[in-house]
Amino acid sequence: MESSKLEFLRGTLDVLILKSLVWEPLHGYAITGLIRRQSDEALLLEEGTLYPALWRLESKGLLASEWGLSENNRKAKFYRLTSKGKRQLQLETAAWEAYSAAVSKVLCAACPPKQQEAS
Amino acid sequence: MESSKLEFLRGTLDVLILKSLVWEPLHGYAITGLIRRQSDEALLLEEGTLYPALWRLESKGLLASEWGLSENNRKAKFYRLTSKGKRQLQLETAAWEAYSAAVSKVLCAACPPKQQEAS
DNA sequence: AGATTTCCCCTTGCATAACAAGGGAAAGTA
DNA sequence: TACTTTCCCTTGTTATGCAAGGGGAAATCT
Repeated sequence: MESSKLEFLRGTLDVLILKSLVWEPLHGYAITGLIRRQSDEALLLEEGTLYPALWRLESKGLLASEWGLSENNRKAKFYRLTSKGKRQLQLETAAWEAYSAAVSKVLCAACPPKQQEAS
Repeated sequence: MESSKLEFLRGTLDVLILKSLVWEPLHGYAITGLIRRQSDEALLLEEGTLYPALWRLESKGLLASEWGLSENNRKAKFYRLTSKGKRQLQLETAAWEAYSAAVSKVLCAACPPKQQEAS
């Protein structure tokens, strides 16, 4: 289980988790698997990262949890999006897109600065 | 000077700074202005964020600095990319693109999970 | 039966780093 | 004189991702 050393995760973890729950409630273990698969093995969440984040999101009222049984008949805690969480998902998705576009503008900037002030 | 409340900055600050120096040496104040302009006012670096980052990058050997005079004849510390910094810029740019693509895959995923294992 | 793996939950402590909020100084401008 | 702009920096706070642990129950393998 080699780690990917992606330090970018900060700031995007929450929106990834919220998105993973947009279809149906999932337990923590399933969330990591879904995100891993949907990202083509690029995003590998550590459990020490995931569970505190779930707790955090629940304490903010964005998630709600309930104990149940997994597909394998194991005891598991299922998380679902609250309506507040759905709203937050939309906000954060938009924020990510804006931020990502802004970074791309800077990283793809080709010409020298030539700071010309239109007056 | 309303702040933009973009919490995503974590992890991308370094590559943004490195990129801003790819054309010519700049002093700190000019770096914030360049990034702000190139991102269409989306990325507003706080000075308390910038200067520690510059120090950090210099201590890693990615930047080198030299005192000089700004366009306005003020004393200013100019930073330039070292060759190690140029290499790091390429690595981090590629890492950003990979990470950004991975996040987009997850956030844009449209279909329910339907985890079908090809065996 | 015993051993191993997989599935699932969680906690503690650490390090990093972005930010708020300060302080300072020199040059221009009104 | 007072104010703004340009430039530099530091300290303290807070958030959070991660490494590194621990635990337990069910399935599978030998």
